[in-house]
Amino acid sequence: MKDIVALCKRRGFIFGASDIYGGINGFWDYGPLGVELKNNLRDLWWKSMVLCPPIGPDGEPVEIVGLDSAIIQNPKVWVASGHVGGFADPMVDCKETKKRYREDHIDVLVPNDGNGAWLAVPQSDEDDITPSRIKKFGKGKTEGDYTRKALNSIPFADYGKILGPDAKEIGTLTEPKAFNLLFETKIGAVASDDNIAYLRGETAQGIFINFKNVVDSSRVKVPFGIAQVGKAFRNEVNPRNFVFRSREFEQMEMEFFCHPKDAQMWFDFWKAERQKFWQQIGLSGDNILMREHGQDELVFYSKGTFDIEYKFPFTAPGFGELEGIAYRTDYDLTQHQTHSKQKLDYFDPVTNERFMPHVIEPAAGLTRGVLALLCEAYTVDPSRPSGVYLNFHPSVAPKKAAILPLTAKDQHPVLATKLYMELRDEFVVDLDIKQNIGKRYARQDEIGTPYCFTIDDQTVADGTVTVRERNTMKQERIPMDSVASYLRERMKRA
RNA sequence: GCGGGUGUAGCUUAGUGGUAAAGCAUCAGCCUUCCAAGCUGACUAUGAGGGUUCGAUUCCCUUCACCCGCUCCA
Repeated sequence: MKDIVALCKRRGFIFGASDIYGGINGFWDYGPLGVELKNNLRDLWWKSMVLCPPIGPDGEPVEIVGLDSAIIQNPKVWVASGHVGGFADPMVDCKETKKRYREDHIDVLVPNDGNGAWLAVPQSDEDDITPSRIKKFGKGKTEGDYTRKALNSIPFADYGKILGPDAKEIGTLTEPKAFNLLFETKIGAVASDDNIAYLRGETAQGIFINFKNVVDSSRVKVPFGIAQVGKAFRNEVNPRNFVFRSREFEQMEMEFFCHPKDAQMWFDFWKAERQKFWQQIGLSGDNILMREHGQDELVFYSKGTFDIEYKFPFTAPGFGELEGIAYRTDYDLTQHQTHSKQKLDYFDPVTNERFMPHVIEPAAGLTRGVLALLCEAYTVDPSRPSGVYLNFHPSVAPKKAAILPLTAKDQHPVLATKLYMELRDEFVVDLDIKQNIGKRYARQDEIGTPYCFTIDDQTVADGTVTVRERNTMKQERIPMDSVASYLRERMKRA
């Protein structure tokens, strides 16, 4: 992973933000090649969702429209969505063991006779810690001698009697601290608590609050989707693992609105479609999998969630989330209807039926996708001069090809420039004239350029160029005037 | 947020209480008919702030960033 981070910096994919000021934790800048890679992924997603959506189960193209909502909305949006309040889980620390617990995950066993330690134990005690704690610290008591209470129902004044879940001494738990993961800001030049607003924690809410606008203005009919790509912000307690968990990141989300009776069908449809998407741009084989959330993992309103996960170097042999596909029921629209007091249900003019649409949400991390593409592409190969190359699928590669005159004299640069001028309108291509050919191949390998076209004396004689393929380093000659169609054919998704 | 570790050039590493060294990369030039070759030259560093000291990259403190573990991840 260290090597990938170093390559990203050296070749201009991703830099630590505010580098020259010593950096800032949890933020990253995308360099010249990184922004191309990120834009390519974004554009492919947008095309697969909005411009050319898949064919649905009924054989008709699915209907999806785009949206670009504001990052800052009325703060009530985040109250309705549950991010303000529910998003702020109070935590308690143990001063002795340095462990941290969610307050609402801890129960306390209060002795009925008032004597001895109050035992704090995990609420869902899968490892059967409770009996052993009672045996060790209960001085002969049994579980029946205690009354189980939730930690958050106990006043802080009584914390001195509590023995932490992993502690040996009583009174080591700190007062619960709230963690609000939403970024706060103030609207207007004069700061006061009356004008607090939030940077969005997800792009999805911008879609839900515009559901009615879109229905009323764009002739869409349920089932249909609204898609959005954009920045989101979360005050992560601990940003880690390069861009995987950062405080400012980018999402690609689509909310698909359908009749409740069809929801399961669409859920299955999108699960399959989304997996296909990642496979087509180069994430394949054993590095990607689909994982269903367990009941304990599900948010209370979801009737099912699947994660598409990637085996990142820092999660291996485990996997890390790349995209979540969630059946969110009618929770979000209902919440916004309640809080905004606006009717958000849908009237179907064909069936004369009025209902609240259910939502299937494929929500992908764009910046996580970029990281997965980089990790997938990073290939060590001691047999080549660069020692490493990026095995990008041509459709996501920041540079599609390099035009290289074999030498910097005679007709080589002239013909190379001519070819470059022909291609640059359609493809992102590099023209590199300086230095020996091996160095230039090595450089293109490191940034993942799939093809190099080399002009030599034979080009002058018969108009053919050498194509050098990145992964195999094999070469073949093709006519110079067929280079554009050669590239065009290979840009298609697998 | 807690505990442990790390911080010298773009990268990899030397080194010292007294002028900070090298390889690779990058750039310029020469040379070169296919994989970082060769020759010449150029650029670039002690993360930041403070303290001790005649003098600190070296010792001390603070801070920032990164790495590992814990915690967290709607």
